[in-house]
Amino acid sequence: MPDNLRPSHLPQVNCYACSLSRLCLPASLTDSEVAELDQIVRRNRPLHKGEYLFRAGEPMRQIFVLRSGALKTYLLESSGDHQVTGFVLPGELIGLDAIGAAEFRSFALALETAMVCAIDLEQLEELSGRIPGLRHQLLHILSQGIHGEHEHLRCNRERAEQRLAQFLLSLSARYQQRGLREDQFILPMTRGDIGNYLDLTLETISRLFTRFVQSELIECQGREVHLLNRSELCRLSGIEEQNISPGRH
Amino acid sequence: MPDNLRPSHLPQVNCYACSLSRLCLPASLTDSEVAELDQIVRRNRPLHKGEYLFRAGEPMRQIFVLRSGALKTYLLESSGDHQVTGFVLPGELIGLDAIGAAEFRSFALALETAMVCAIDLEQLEELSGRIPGLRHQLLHILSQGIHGEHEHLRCNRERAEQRLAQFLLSLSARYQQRGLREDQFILPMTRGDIGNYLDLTLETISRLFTRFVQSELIECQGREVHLLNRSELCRLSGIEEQNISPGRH
DNA sequence: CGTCGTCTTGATCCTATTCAACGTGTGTGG
DNA sequence: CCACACACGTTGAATAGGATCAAGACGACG
Repeated sequence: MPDNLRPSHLPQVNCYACSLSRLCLPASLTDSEVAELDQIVRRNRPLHKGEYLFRAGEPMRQIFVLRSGALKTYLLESSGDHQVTGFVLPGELIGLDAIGAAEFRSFALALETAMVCAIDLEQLEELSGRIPGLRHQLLHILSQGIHGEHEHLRCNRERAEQRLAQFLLSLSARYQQRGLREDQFILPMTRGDIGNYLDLTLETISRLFTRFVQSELIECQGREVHLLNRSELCRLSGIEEQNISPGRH
Repeated sequence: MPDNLRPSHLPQVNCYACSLSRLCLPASLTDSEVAELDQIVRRNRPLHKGEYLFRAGEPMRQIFVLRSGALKTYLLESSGDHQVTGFVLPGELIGLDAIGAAEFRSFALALETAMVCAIDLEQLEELSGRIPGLRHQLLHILSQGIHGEHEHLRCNRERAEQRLAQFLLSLSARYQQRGLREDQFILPMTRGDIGNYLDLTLETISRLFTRFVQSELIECQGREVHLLNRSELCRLSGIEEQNISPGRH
């Protein structure tokens, strides 16, 4: 993207100043290493709701990190229907499933206005050769990615009620990790998205929300959710009390 | 493991001579680089059916590659039941979901006698700093791992019939990749394992096998399977004809 | 104000599960 | 060598959980 498409009024933050760095690639780097990493990070114009960060089939030369907003990632089946593979929150890497492939394998779509950092993969590989901490963090994040998919797989084997409970608790944990309220948040995705992600229909999700409200587990109007009874929600989710992992939901 | 537990009659093959190297870490390395890698690879005694390569919770210092035989990997739920996350065939890495974690997160159990290579993770990280091709291959394999889990997730959303068809075709492709017959093989896992992996009950798997035999899609006695009508199996699987990816089943 | 995407709610249906009983095959010990 | 146990597999009948089909309400936005 030419510079003239990069509005100058946007804060040109750097990795050092970024509050998300502990979740991201710089996690364990020294200041001078962060500065080196910062050199290969590009900060693009904001992505608006409904815009694609990338589409399956496009050549893959960069990986991305979400700085603000929210995305969903999904696969497109030959049959034509979507499979939502995840929702991306700030600090999370995007496009990890395409490293080493020539093309993106999935779609990444903005659910709300989103700021994204882009990192040239070739440069990142080179730099990670010189910075052991970066190399380690990259491997760690990829490994976490696999683990997260295992969690997703596990979740989708549970009963519908447990799936949604786990989903809400996991989202809550992720918001908390980012310094946001864990008992009250606004879902960036539709019921349909949640259903697709949890392998349930949107009708089922809707009915579950209704039931959760009736049981006074949550309060909710539209996309705004308040968690009222976290411990009961934990019990319902089937996970041993506390320590719901933020996962990769 | 002390040397006296390593039977001297075992062929001490090396990475250079290994027929699986194209699937494994040495894929794109020069001869001298392979030699360097070979220095940090340990070849342990064979693992017998029912033995664990590792268990969740054990300290994680090495990753493993299967040289022969077959393993299953699974998670243990707090509820006590298993979740089979995959079946490992020769040339595939094991323990990728635990990189950067202190402990293994899953269990790896031999389904039949298995030979395994072990690679110290710290040394591998160090070496991958010096060898760009190794670094790239490691990232690629991890990324493929994520992609494979996406495939698994996708598969488990299909109808029971389609899941099993995809499973069989995927296994077939993986055997072929390894120079084995793709139309005829012996399943290393039980009906229960398949069912668990595909999120179906063993009864359902059994019924499906019966149906597939009656439709003359396959021939099968116990664990021995012949694929009789591959194109119809493809059609049933819902995947556009041909090009069933070996996946990570 | 009307439209479109989103969400809710109800009635019915279907697929895979559950429960149960019975085969089969293999390895072990008497 | 046979009897037994045990893991694995098959088959049937009843059940349930979520999908599907259908209709209508809500809310944001042009």
